[in-house]
Amino acid sequence: MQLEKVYEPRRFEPHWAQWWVESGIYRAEWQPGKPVFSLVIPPPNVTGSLHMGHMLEHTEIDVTVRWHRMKGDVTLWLPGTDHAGIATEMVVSRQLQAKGIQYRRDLSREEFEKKVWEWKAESGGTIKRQMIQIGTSCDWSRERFTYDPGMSRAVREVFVTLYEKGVIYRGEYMVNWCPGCNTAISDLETVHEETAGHMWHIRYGPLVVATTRPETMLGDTAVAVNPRDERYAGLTSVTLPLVNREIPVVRDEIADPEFGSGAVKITPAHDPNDFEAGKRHNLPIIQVIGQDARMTDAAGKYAGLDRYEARKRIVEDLQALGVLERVEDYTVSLGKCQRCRTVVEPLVSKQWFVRTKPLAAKAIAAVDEKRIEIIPEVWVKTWNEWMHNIRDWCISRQLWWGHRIPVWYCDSCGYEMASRDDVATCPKCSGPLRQDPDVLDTWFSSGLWPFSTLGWPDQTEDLKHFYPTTLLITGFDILFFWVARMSMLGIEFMGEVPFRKVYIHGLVRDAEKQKMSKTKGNVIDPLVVTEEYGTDAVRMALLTGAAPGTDIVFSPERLDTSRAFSNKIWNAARFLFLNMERCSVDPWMAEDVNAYLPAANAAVEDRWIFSRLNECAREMNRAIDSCRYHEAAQSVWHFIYDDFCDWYIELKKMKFVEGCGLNDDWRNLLAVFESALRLLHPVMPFLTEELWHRLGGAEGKSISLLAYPQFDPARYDSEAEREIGLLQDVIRAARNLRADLGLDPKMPLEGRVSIAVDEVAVQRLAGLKITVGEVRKTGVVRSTAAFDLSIDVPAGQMEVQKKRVEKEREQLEKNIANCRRQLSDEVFLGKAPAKVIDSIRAKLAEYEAQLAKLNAL
RNA sequence: GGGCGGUUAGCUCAGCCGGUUAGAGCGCCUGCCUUACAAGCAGGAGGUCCACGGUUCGAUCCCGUGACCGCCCA
Repeated sequence: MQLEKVYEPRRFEPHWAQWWVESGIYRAEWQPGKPVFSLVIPPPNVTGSLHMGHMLEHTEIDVTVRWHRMKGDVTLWLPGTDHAGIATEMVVSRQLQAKGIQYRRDLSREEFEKKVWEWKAESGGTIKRQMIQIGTSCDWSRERFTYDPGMSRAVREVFVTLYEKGVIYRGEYMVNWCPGCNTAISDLETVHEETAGHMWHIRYGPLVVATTRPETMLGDTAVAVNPRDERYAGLTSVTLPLVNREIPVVRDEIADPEFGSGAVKITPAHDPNDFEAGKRHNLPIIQVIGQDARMTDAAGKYAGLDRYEARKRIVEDLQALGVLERVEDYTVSLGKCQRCRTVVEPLVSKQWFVRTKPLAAKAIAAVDEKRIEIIPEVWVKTWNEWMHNIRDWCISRQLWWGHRIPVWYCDSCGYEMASRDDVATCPKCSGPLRQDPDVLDTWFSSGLWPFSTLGWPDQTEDLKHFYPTTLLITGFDILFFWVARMSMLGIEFMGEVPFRKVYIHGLVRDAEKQKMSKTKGNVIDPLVVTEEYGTDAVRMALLTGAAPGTDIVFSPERLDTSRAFSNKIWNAARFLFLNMERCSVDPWMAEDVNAYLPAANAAVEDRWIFSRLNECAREMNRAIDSCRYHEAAQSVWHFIYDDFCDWYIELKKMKFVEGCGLNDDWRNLLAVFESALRLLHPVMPFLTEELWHRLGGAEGKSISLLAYPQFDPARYDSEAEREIGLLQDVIRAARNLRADLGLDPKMPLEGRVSIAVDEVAVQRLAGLKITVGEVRKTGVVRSTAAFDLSIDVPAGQMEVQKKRVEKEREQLEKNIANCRRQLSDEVFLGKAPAKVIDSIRAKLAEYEAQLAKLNAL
């Protein structure tokens, strides 16, 4: 029954991690009449391994999930991963490239897909191992992958249904084209970066236009001026330099008369605004830059040049022509591909889109009406801002890894059909059909995650019991990518929101508050830190900083502190076990520890610690329920460290009687310790499971399946709280006096106290032999409203006492003056609530009593 | 350009509905190896709650303006 001297989590964490999975105890089994808590994991991308952000997310989820399970809810945490189309395709293509393989040139689509599946097995395995190591209590029997057959069925069902409803359409529109990834990407996948560039002013005959992208002039099909701009009245056309093409001058609001010359060039093929203007004026579209970011044949003598090379040449040629009026430095906002950072080229291209406005309206309403609650609430504004301005969602990607678009074309008769099943021959002409080569945006499938994972489109039991999910915990970076899409698609297909609550967590930053990123080299690997400090300590370190709405600064100091806390608990347990041996106490557990209470005549510290335990239970339940994880961490920390270790055990120490056997004192102690472990379990699952078993928890059982301590107002023991509170104050006052006087800690002291206190406790914890009675004015005296304490000290120490008393007097006088000022203020008395006035009166009386005592010395 | 958030102890942050002497952890200072724990124990110092104005009997908290920092969108 001995515990090793040093807390070494490596000795037991792997064991429990493995057992939790193998025992299958976290499989959700629905039972009628029981409350349900269900949550789906934000599926990590199979692009590698988990980082600290995942660990924070998983820790917050796990705390909540373990708490719900212990509360007795039917609890489902559904795990899984995301095929992450473009991201994974990039990872694998880079690996192939390193071996000299250009996948689109050297491999068939099938061969490439096989390679990606191999990679998926590896990355998915790593992710699962990591999750197991950090103690996530999910239901592995329900693990899913966004590209597994069930998901693919759901994807087809959704696509075809929306296609049939006309919500999904195909058309030639301007999209963000990434020449690096060779695919169209959505607006959300492009990031804008301020970059130093130039503004070139070019003369087009009688007017001057300005542009940051002179190479696009080859595709100009008009110049626009503002309809109200009188400078250009009557001008109907100009000649495009270099190309010598006659282009019209159109009147359009796109031209701002205040900006530059008031005239703008219109290139419908290469700018989203120009594209719209082009449609308004029926302008032709001349594409001069291709998907490979090289100039097309339409660019004449510049054909084949890279777009930047072409820019250089065109500027030179314009200069030679004498039509380059001037060049100025200009900051341009460049759209870049989120994945590969290549500058995106706006191109007109035939793609698939989802009409989002009607879907978004329902999602907006769901949040408005609090059918989806977003926490912290500040994110609601951001949500509304984006949702109200939502644009159609480009869902086709020119990739190989992902759900292939379920649309077939007949080249013989031109028939097009969307189908849930693969089709080979045209139903119209029996000619051969060809499937659309493109795949769907990865978010299209993850957007179905809360219901597709539960078996939809089949009406499964799981779907019935676990949808809508109770809570979603995720990061703000995917609020639109994912949360918004899930909301829209969930409402559309299930007729019900996908989750009742969304908690948005912060970002994990390094000790210098920097974002963790691979390029900065400041990433912390969860596996490495959990190995070093123990998973429990890392979890605790993350949670203590996890205040809603703030980022988490993750520093080594924080880890040290958390590990010290783990060690503290470990040693408290070790101490109990040592004394159990000394006292011949066998392991014992209360039948129903949550109902256990010390007897009415039990030692006051027993009644007190159960009262504190009850308060801590109140805090824990409230904090976890409201996603205030930092408060939960702090509250259980304080209970265990301060109340339990520093006071309760210290008070109990002196009462262990050798060979006493299991008596009520021991029962109280063991019961409160077990309850403390239960309170802590969601936060530090490994340590608590280990200690619970050492305490006598049966093999094959788990603390994680036991009932969580609940708050009961009747358990507040005001008498015990008052009594121990006084004892603590007396002990602190004595320690304080001793330190003030600079006395040797071992020097025996005698003193008097005006109220009845536990003399043994004062002796043991303050080294003071105390007698109840009148204080001795010859000693040093400390007075509070509740008691007076005097300590006999050798002569010559009174100077310190005088100084201290003076300081105290000053403070009291200040407080008294302050109270009096308020109480003599008529307006204050007239307007402040009685409660506040009463409390000030009470305070004043207290201060005055204390001052009187001080003055009587 | 539009929007959002932040500014509280040396550091990282709490502080709910406006009302005690504004809190915690780390760090710092002093003293202790007190038979669980030096990854520990006891005690202590440290604050113009960014600035200015307003509302209020009363403002760290609400409102306005400004400064600085960060983020999102175009």
